[in-house]
Amino acid sequence: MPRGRVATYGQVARLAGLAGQARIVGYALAALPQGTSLPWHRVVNALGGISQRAEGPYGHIQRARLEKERVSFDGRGRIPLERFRWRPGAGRASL
DNA sequence: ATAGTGACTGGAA
DNA sequence: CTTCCAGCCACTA
Repeated sequence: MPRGRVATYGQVARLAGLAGQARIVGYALAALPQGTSLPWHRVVNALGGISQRAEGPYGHIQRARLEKERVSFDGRGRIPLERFRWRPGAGRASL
């Protein structure tokens, strides 16, 4: 997962061999400690937006981090997945 | 052991 | 385009 690229829960789940179990990915991320080195902020829902649980400071932090990663949001607070979706193997195709 | 909930997804209306 | 319904598995009570 390089910077400036995001992945959906479903995508991560599939890559983890958990096809269809996106919720488990979300649950796993929810259980992550604060000081984790995992790029949890690059994981978004299928709409390319920040998910519910992030109603606290996390949503703001995640969005801020993504913007800092050159990831842009649209007027509805959603990311154009067509443009920022991480393609394993395709790598640096658009950047 | 069952029942309910959850950082979700995809198809149908 | 948006909203609703069903499926999926792990964790908690």
